[in-house]
Amino acid sequence: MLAARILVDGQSDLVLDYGIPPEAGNVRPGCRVQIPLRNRTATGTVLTLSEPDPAWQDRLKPILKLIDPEPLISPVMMDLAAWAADYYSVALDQMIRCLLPETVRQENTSEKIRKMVHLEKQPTREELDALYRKAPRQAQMLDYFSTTEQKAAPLSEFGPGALNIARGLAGKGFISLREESVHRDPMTGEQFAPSLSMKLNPQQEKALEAVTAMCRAETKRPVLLQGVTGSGKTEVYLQAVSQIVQEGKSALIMVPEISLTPQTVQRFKSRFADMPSSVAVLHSLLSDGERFDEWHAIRSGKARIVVGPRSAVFAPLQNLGLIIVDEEHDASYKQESSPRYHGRDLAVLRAHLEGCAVVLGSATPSLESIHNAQTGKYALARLTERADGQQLPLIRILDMKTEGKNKAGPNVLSERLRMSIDRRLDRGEQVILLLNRRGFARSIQCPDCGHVITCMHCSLPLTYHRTEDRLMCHLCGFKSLVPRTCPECKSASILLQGYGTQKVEEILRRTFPAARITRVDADVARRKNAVRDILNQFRARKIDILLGTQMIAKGLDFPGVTLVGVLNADLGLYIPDPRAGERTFQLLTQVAGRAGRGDLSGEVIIQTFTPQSPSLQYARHHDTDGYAAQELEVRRAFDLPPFTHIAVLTIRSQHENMAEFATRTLGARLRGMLPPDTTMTDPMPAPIPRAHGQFRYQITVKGPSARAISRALRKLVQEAGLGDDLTAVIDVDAMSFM
DNA sequence: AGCACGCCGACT
DNA sequence: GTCGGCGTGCTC
Repeated sequence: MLAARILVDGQSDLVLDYGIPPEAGNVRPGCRVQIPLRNRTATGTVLTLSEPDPAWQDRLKPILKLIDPEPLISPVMMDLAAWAADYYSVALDQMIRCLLPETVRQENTSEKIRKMVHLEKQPTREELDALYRKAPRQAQMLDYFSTTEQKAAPLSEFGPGALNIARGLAGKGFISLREESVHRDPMTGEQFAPSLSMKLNPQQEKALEAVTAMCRAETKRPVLLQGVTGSGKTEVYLQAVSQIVQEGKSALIMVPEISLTPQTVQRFKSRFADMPSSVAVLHSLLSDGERFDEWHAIRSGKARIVVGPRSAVFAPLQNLGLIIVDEEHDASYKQESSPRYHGRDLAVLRAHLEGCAVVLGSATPSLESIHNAQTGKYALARLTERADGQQLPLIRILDMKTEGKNKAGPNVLSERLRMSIDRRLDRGEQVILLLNRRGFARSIQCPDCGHVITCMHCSLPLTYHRTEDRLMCHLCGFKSLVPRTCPECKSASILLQGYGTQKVEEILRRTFPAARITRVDADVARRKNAVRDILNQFRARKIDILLGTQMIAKGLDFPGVTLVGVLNADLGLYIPDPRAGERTFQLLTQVAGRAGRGDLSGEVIIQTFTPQSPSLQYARHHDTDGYAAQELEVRRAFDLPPFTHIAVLTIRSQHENMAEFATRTLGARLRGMLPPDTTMTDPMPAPIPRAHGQFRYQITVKGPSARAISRALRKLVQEAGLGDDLTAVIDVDAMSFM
């Protein structure tokens, strides 16, 4: 006798087994059911049908009633959830919570009903005049329809007391009062000017054909669409989606960040202006009502194009024909809290399960995707020309070891960059200054020769740990003393380096007192809409210099910007993360794409202590293939992704000794549990050893099978049965090592 | 002894 | 989340 494992609705995290009586009907995973809970009834979602726990099997209460005869979650999506739960080591119910938002499951949010006034009979001039004498307010309401030429309007338009007026008119047969559900549209009030398909250049044509062919192919492969910035990838997406929609299928478009959804929605709504309600948005900042309406519009098939960030991969689209993952290399696709899934990877899996095509688009694809294209797992389509025929901007690299040697204080702004900024400001052009500041982990760099102390086994920069006064490698556990002098040039001034945006802002204000300078960083971003407002001001040319972190580099174009300065390319380069170089290359290439759009030619200036770094040199030559080739060599040599998978186990506790002890104990047991070819570090403090009042220790595991590592870690944590004061976090395919 | 209140753990 | 059990402490 099978039992149904059910996720009970509500703020609790209950998962309980129930019996399935024959009268309940076809109870399947993904169905919602009514169940008894204690002395009440509750609702829940069926996770699985399985053998019940023997301790409970004689005491199971029966399901009372099946709520939806058709599962609210399709079998394919249940499979996706089960796969993700196993791969990322999270409970299935956590994944289900992602698929079925709370508001949709609980249904205490529901359709919003609005009273509408519909015009039934156009009054004649005489009727209207008569009415104006007898019942002027009724006449006014009726007149509204002749002046606006509308057939219907919400009752609320007519102000207080309108209900009785409308009832009067309804009695005379001029109008009818109806209750209609209104769609709470996250984009209400926005205007969408229709846009027409643009003529594709031969490269775009070929890319579109590759996508269309894959949509029809019997056995499908993901298509990697590698197109330089400004090559018109979006137009290819729009036309591919258009074809899919014409065939009666639906499409999902994923973007890296919520902040990028409005502009993408805008483009799709404009292209599909004849059916604007077919485009829906799904993301975590929607109100409950908006989420409810968008979700049901998508599931019912009213909306067949969905735009959203990583969580949109769970959109309940039916008959899916195409998934597009834009800027597929972007690290934002990896969720940094539980469940720690990768939106792009789940998109590829969903496409496989749905039997539909998937396009991964980027100017600077991830090395994972490039590797997959090289091995034939993915098909490759390329766009090498800019659609506007513009030249790529000139990139200059300044060696900070020699620039501004004889300047006092921290060397933030070189003389040459200062002069360039001055020139641009004189001409009334705009400047973006980028402070490449990722994390707080401290690596050690020599200010005289630029040498960075790296691990001899992994090539990663070593991280300084103050508590032990040692340098450590977070990938293999190697430890070393902090050198007094630079091993390369023997300089004694080797030190920790780093400065923040506020410091830079202060220096800029002193250097350019007449310029309008605005800073955008994590502090500013916490205020709602602050970033959007600042970017709008910048676009309107009310700001001369925009200073910020990577967040201003993404997907935005400002025609007035002719100079982009990167103040400290090294800070993003020498962090203990195997993808640091890749990210820096991607960032610089994206940034270069920002400079000099429109009719002004652009310039990029990069300040660095290590001008010879491949990430900088290949970016300077706009050579993505060259960079990928050399970086893949390094990854292969040091056994790093994409040739291996990395998972991180982090243990947190209020008490440092508990965290350390637990991690040591777990580490000792883990050694015997790992599959062959899999290696692990000794327990060590996390790069940020203390956060939110908790001490953090971690173990990094590396091996050929992510799933095998994940299962071993999960078993380890489950068997250990950690107490209340210890938290274990498993991060499979970790993208951040903080 | 009898009753109010509040915390804590179970809910299949 | 929500309910009820049980312990504490106060009053009759």
